[in-house]
This record gives sequence, C-alpha cells and structure tokens, in this order.
Amino acid sequence: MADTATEAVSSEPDSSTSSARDLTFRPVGTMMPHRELEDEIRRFWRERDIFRRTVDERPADDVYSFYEGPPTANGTPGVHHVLSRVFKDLFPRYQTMRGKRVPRKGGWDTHGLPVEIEVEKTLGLDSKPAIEEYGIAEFNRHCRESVMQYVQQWEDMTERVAFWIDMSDAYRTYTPEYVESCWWIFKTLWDAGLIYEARRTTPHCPRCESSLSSHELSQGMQDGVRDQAVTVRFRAHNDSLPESLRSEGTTDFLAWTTTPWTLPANSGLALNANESYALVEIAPGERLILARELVGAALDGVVDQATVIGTVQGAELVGVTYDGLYEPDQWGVPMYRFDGARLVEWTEADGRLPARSVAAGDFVEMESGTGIVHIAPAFGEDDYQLGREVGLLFRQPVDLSGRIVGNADDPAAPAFVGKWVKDADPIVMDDLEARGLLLRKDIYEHTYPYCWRCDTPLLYYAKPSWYIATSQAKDSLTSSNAELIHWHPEHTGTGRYGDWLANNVDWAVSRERYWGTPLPFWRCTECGDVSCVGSFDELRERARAFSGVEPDLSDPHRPYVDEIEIGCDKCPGAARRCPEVADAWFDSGAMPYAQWHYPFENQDRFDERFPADFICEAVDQTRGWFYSLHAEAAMLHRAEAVPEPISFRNVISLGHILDEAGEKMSKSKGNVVDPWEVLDQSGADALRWYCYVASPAGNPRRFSPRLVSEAQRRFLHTLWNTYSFFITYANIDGWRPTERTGALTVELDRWILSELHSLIGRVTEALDDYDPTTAAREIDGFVDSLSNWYVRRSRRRFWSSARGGAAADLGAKQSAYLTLYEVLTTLARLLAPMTPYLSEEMWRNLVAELDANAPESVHLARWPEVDASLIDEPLNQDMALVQRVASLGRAARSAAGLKVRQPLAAVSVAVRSARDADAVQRLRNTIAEELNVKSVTLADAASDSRRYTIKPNLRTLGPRIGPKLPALRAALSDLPPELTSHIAQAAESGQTVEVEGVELEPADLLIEVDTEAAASAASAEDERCSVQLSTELTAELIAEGKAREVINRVQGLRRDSGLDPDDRIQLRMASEDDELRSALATFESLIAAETLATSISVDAERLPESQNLAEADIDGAGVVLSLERAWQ
RNA sequence: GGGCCAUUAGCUCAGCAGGUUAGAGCGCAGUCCUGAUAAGACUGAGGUCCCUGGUUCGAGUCCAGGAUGGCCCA
Repeated sequence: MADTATEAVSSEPDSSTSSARDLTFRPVGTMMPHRELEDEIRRFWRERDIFRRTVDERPADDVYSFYEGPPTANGTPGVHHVLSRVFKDLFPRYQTMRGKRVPRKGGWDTHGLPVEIEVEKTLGLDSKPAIEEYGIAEFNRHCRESVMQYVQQWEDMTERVAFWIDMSDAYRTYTPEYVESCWWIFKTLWDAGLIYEARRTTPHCPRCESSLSSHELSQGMQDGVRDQAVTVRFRAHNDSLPESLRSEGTTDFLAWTTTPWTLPANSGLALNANESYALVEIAPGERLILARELVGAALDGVVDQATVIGTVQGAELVGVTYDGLYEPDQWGVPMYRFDGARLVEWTEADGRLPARSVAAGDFVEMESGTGIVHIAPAFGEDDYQLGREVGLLFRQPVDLSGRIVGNADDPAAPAFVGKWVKDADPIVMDDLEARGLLLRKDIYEHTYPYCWRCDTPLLYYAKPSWYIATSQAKDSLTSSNAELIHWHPEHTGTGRYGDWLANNVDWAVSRERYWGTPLPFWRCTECGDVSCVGSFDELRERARAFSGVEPDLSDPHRPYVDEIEIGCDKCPGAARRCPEVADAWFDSGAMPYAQWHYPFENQDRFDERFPADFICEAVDQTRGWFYSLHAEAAMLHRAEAVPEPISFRNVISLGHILDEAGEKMSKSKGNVVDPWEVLDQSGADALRWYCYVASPAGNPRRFSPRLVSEAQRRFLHTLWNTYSFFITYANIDGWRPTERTGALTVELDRWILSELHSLIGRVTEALDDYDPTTAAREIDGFVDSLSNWYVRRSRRRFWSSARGGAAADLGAKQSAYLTLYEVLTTLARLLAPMTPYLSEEMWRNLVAELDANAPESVHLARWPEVDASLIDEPLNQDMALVQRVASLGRAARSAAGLKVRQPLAAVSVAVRSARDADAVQRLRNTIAEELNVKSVTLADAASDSRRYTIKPNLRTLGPRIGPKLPALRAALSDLPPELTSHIAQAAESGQTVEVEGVELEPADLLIEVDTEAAASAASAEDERCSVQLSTELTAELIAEGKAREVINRVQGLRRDSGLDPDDRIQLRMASEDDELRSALATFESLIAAETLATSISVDAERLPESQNLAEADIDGAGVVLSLERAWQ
C-alpha cells in the first residue's frame, strides 16, 4: 500500500506540528461563535474606523442619499425598530459596495404630544391648566430631558444590529437650528399664500386639549365602539308648518344622534329636500315627521300604532321652526352668529334669539336614523358648513376639556352642567325621557376615533386652526408620487397612498400644546393682523425695533418665545405670538432641510442630498413621515424654493411585525419579543437574515425567537461549516491563494462558478430592485448547493494530499481550493449588506489578513461583477439532471432495499433528449460515485424494450386547436402500443404526424420513454429521466460491500478515539468469519486508503484488549477492530 | 361604508405568461449517508389551493360576488 503523504506538496501537512503562526488562515471551529465574533468585529470596525471610511473613501461627487426617519428615544427599542433599522442598513451598504458615497446622518424626533404625555405622567399632571400652573419652562425642560432618556439603549441596539449610521452627527428636532429651518419653511409657504387660519371642525382630544391631524386620527380609530343612540322629538311650531300639515295636536320632528351631549348645542335640523317625509299619527293628536322610507325602522317596537296620514317633500319643510330641547343661553352659555367665516357674539343689542329652523342638507342620507339630522355647528363638519351657509346660531356649551360649560348654580341650569360630555349623556337622556321627548334609546355599534396616545374618545369640535393648503398641490402630490417615487411594495404607492393623496385635505398643522416647534406667527393685539417671521435674525430685528431690546433666542421654545413682542405691520400695535406649536409631523417632514439648518447653512450638503435616493419605514408612516416629507417638498416646490417636488425616490414600506400566532405585538397582550433576547441567542446576522429571507419587506411578518434560530441553523450554520471546512483543509495543506493558471478543466468547478456568476447577476438585479427577499432566497439556495453538492462532491480532492493522493490529483486539488476560495470570497461580498459580521469574518480571514493590498474590510470592497464568460447555462442544466438522476437512483435503492454502501454493478439511465444523454455520458463518474455503482449506461434508444407515453403539449396546442383538445388527449392515451412507438419515433425524427385530424409537429408532443422495467422495484423516474438499477450482486460486490461497512466502522472508531482527520493509523482487525476476512484482505488497499492506515493486519483470533477497540457486526459476522496512532 | 393586502400541508412560505401528477423549509415517522456540517439524502403521513359562481379545451393562477384576517380611510 502506498504511503506518500510526506511527499505531498504541502510543506506542513501535519497540523499538529504547525504552530498557529505558520497557518495560512486563522483556524475556526465548526460552530459559529456569534457573540465573540460580533464583539471582535465591532472592535475592529471601531478601531479601524471602518464606517467612516466606507463613506469618505467613496467619491464625493457620486452620492447615494439616505434619509433617516427619526425615532423618538423616550421608549426602549423593540423588534419592530430592529426590523426597520435592518432594512435601512442594507441598501446603503450595498450602494457603498457599488461605489457610491452614502453619508448616513442620524436623527432624533424630539417634539410632540407623546413626549408631553410621558412627562405629564412622570410629574403627575393631568391637564393643560395643571401644566401651566406647574410652569411651561420647567415642563419643557423635562420634555427635553425625557426625549433622550433611552438614547443609550437605542445606540447599543443600533450598533449591535450593525446599522451603520452616524449618531455623533445626528440631528435633533428641538435644536434652535432645526426650529429655525422649520420657520423658514413656514415663511416660504406663508409668502406663497399657502398657509391660512380657519375655524374648522377638527378631531379634538379633550384630555390633551389639542387637535389631531388626520394621520394621527387614523391611528386611533376603534372598531366596534358601542354608544347610546337616541331618537328625540323636536316640537314643530304649528303655524310654521305647511298648511296641509297643521293640526290641533302636536307635531314633532324625529332626529337621531349618537352623541346626546351635543343636543344642548342644537341650532337647527337638516333634512334632504329631495326625499319624501311622512306625517305619522301615533296617538290621537300626536304626530311625528320623519323620512317616509324609515318609518318602519325608526318606529317599530316603540309605538303601539303608526298611521301614515300624509307625505310631504323635504323641500316643503325647509324653514319650519321648532322648539329646542334646551336653551343654554339661559344658564350662561354664549351664543354666536356667523358673519361670513367669522363668528360674532350675540349680544342683547342683537335682539331676541331667532327660533331654530329646518334646513336642507345634501349630506342627509336615508341609510339609518330618521332622515332628519340634528345640527350643532360647534361639533360637526357638515353642521358647521350648514350653519355658515344658512346662518344658524353657533352655540358652544362645551369647553376644550370636554366639560359642559355654564353656571351650574343658575336655577335654569340642567343637571349636566359642569359634567364631562360622556357623563352628561345619561343625564341628558334621563331628562329628555322624563319630559317625554325621548322616543327611543338603542345601543349603536360603530367605528369611533380615540386619541392615539391617551385613548380618550375624541370630540369633533369647531375651533380656529392653522392650515397648510396642501389640497392646492394635490395634482403635484399625486403626479409626482406616481411618476417619480418608486414604492416597494408598489401597491402601497398606487393604492393606499395614491388614493389617499387624491383625496387630500389641507393639513391642520397647529397644536395647542407646549413642547414643539413654536409657530412663527405674530398677531397684532390691536388690529388682529398676522405676520410670519422667517428667521431668528428677523425676529431679533423686529423685536429690537419694537421694544429696543434684542431677545435671547438660545432656546426658541415656549414660554420664552411667547414673551417676545414685535410691531404690527399694519398698525402701531404690538403683535404677540399665536400660542400654538407645530404638529410634530411637520418637524419630521422638515428633516431634508432642517437637518442641515438649510437654507441658513450647508446649501451644498442640501443640494447634494436632496431628494433622498432611499428611505424606509413601517407602513404606518404612509400617513406619517412618508406624507409629511412628501407634502413639505411638494409645497416648497410649489413655492419655488426647492428644485424637485419630491424628497425621496425609493421607499420601502415595511409590514408590521406580528407574533408567531399572527397577532399584533403589543404591550397589553404581553406578546412583545425582546430584541436583546433574540440577539443574544441567535446573533445579529441571524436576526437580520431572517428579516430579509422570511417574507417580502411589505408583508406583515410573523416573528419569534424560534424562527430566527431556525434561519441561523439552516443558513448561517451551513455557510459557516463550508467556510470552516475550507479553512481546516487549506491550513492542513498550507495552501495559499494564487492566480489560477491554466484552463478550468474540472467540470464541477466550472459548474459552481457558473452558478456563482449567475447568482451574482440575480442578486444584483434583486437589490437594484429593492427586493432583498429574492436576493436572500437566491443566496440561500446557492449555499445549499455549495455545501451539499459542490463541497460534498469535492471532498476527496481536498483530502488528496493529506491522504497521499497521486501527483496527478494535485492539479485538481489546486483547482478545488481556488474555486472554493473564489466562491467563499465572493459570497462574503454578496452577503456583506445582509450579514455584515459573518461576511467581515470571512473576508478578514480569507483575504484581508493575507493581502495587504486588499480592502481591509469587506465593506470597503467592491461588489462582485458578473463574469458572463463563466456562466454556462447548459452545464447548470446538466448538473441539475445529474442531481435528479442521483436523487432518483437513491429512491430506487431505497425502494429495492439496497443501502448505498453496497456497491452495485450498474445503473441504466433513460433520458428524453440527445443533450441529456450527452450530459449523463459526460458526468457518469459523478453518477456512479453518488449511487455507488460500477457503471452508468444509457438505456438503448433502439431497443425494442422502449415504451412510449405520448401526451399533447398543451401550451402549443391549446391556443391552436382549443376545443378539440379533449378528443386529441383521449385519442393519444388510447393508442395501441405499436402505434405509439410509431408516432413517437416519427416525431423524434422530426416528422409531422396526424392524429384525430390534427397535424402535430414534434413540438406539439411530449414523449416520455419508459425503460423496460419501469414498474419494477429498483427504478424511479420523473418527467425528465428514469433510472434502473441492476440489483444482481456478485460475490465481489458483496465483498466490497462488507469492506465498506468495515471502513465505516473504522472511521467511527477513529473519531471516537479522538484522532485528527489526517492522523495515520495502524489498524488491526480480527474476525472468525472466513468470508469477511477474505473480503477484508481483498480490499485491504481500499481500506487503508480510506482510513489512512499505514499498516493493516487481519487476524482470525481475538485481539488483546486495548484502548481503541471496537466490535462490529457486518451482515451477521462479528469483527473486532483496533487502531493506534501511527507515528511517522 | 370605501380602499389596499392576505388566505396554498400542523407551522413559515414558493408557485414565473392559465397547461398535464401543486412544491420547499421546519416539525412528525421510517430508512440511508457522513472524518466539514447541531448538517444531508430517500421515502411516507399530512392539501376541499377560504367559499360560490363565471370565462376557458383547461383555473391555485383570470373575472364577479361573498367569508375571514391585517392595515388604511370615512
């Protein structure tokens, strides 16, 4: 037997005698030590300043712009934050490798109601008066502190998941510079006439005492809210009714409402002029008016009898007057009247209050209720508009904190005065019931808005508010969205977001709060004129001009800014700031400008990075940040202040994270997964990988530690082991990377490189299309092939020197190393944007630590280029066929009960094309080894034993003959075998045949060939090929089978004995079975080669007891094995 | 009430232009293979492709209606 190991090319073939210093590569274990690895690589990134260099070392004139959507650090980061950071990180890394400079400026959102609410809780304040008593200055100081409370946790998480973003340079929305840029935006829009003040009905939170924007409103909609709905009676003035309806008795309008507390504010009734209304008698002299078609629904069950005694068009009822249910002016509630858009208080000088009356409103529908709507202009959009149009009184009996106003001590005051509106509901109902004015009470289930922060039911409330006239830019908003912004997923942009833009309403941008960007609007205390201030300098200037004192603007927040007075433009009066602050969404949308203190500074930075190439947030930001960014850009563009109407070109809107059961994660359900737990257990790369591979970015995704750890096991571990395998053997051989010389002759190597380059193309295409899921799934499939086909099929080449391979093998071995090296270093780069730690480890160990000229970090390296000359698609197909043949062969073995270790004489493969036949022929050695057979033959094409199945090719025939298909199909399957063969052979030779009157080209037929014994146990087939094993066992095959069994046991014993893979052994075997001994003797050299035995003995007698001893049973014959390490 | 998305194996997901017998991974059972692999292979059990209609020679796929869930809007 040969023992040429010491002659191998390797200078240091025995790892046990090499010190680690001499090894080409740093040795790695078979398990990926993710925690240590991450710590070490983070240290490396920090020490070598890699992140900064990935930016600075790219050309300054080729920027890929990324905008960070700022989180608020007044809460701890959760898994959903990890998800968005992980997606945000991917594309900047990718574009960096593509050669772009990708600056990544961090940011923090710091203003807004959520912050105030947290602070209120901490300080034990529960209302605006309480805050004002406490002191706005001190309150805002707490807000400022609270907002960065968890910044350390955020930074830790961000670093841990390897989101590269510059936190040291992060913008904060509360800084004076940021606020000043916001003022610039306001001023720019103001000058363009795009900002106005109006009293409008807005959703109002009585607890926060602030309006909510439509995007905030959407976050607090609750379904299935059960409210009391009441049907109440308003007594018509008999003499105001149309003559035909007058009577001696009473006539009441029926109106329906779900908000009884609004009834004291009633100023009118609306009905639909085009509908028909019924006069119903329910008792002698007792009449009701309601919509004709709703009589049944409204009255059933509450009145004993209902006789329709007349009908009338709605239009005829307009102007009828009636008695209100309450007269709030009698207990101190002020009354107003409309003067155009303004409201003017009704004073005694105006005379008696006019009677309430009936008006026509288009919005009155016949869906439910009574077809008559109670109108309170103070509380509903329709109500307010109608009141303004027809000149109704405006009664506001509720204050901004949701309490019924008025003097409760006044004897005229009802019991609900001073109560909170929801508490007033039952009192109002009881009172009306007692007065016989309540016809019915129902529980009504509907969707109602609640404050998204404090969960208080919102009130629709007419009050003054500042607006940005976004609806004037609706066309620009929608067309730029459709044409210039690429949404991922696309349907969010075209559907949800696009539809919403098309229904754009003006942005109510003011908030009656404290911690926010103060609106730069100063109103004259004399004449009421308002002017907008556009910069701090302007404010200082105007303040000094007015008062002679220059104000301190080091903190432009309330309350300081409120104290600054400036002169009025129109009169000599003093102007004071309008007390509102800006909606915090306005701040977030201002970040493209304000993060640079643009236009006061950094014009060049702004120009270079506007608009962003990429932003990414969760889908709930469609009405949040995605909108505020877009809206402000569109408005500024309209004001001709910015060059483009968009602020981002590509956007990924991420689906929400659900728990494993598909439920939304929420603190109240207790199903929130702690990101740190997952990071500790599976590592950042595993978490990242899972996020990319599990489902497309826009889908909601189920998340659990279990799913992440599965991704880790399946993908990262497989790749790591391939890497570890390479390192182990390359070190054993002392292999060093070199240039490939000579042609690529090994087919397996050509194949994996072909697959690799085809992979590069697909991954690049997917990432260019902002589709990381496809990219990740492609890589996932490739790594599986690499590990379970390429490496497995190549193992013997890597072993060849350690095992004393012949010199002829060395070229093949060299090629294997070169190939696997190229694959691994390419994969490191392809994966760098996704799994930055693992990629960095592979790159450092395989490339950077060896080659001083190579990029020090994989993140400084260039993205791999496709080498089209290496892609051999036919070869990829051929290999796929071979894999199918191997798979079918194993199935056939399994079916026949022949285990793979038992060699067989032959496998016969039948394929359907000459090309496939050629592939089988060319790759027959692979098939033979995979299936452990001595020879591979192609089923003889000319043999009589061939049987055919002919099926119509539906794809070609369907469009051509359509309805005739079923008949043709039946005819083909019923053909007698001789005719089948005839047709099949004719088609194979390219002739046209006719069946059932249809001319059939060869391409119209799918011809399957069955081997003779297709149905026998030792065969298997699919649509592309079939295999047939020869099951006959000769004595020699049986003997070799036994030898292989023994080899398997020896390998096990080697492992159990703690030997290294390349240790040589002295092997002794003993068996009383003659046949087995003879087999072992015959295959001694095979056994020696496989087990690295330098000597072998086969005895009939029992071996003496020794340490490394094992007994085995080989097909019923006992054998005892003993081995010792051979010292050379 | 409207819009968008989803619904395929116990779980997580594929399924390209409508095409012949609907797949993968995990999990389960059995067998096999293995000196890189906590891995892998083969087989099996497991499917009303949410339902009902329609278009078509042919529908998981297209259309209409409906159900359920998620998100968004009113």
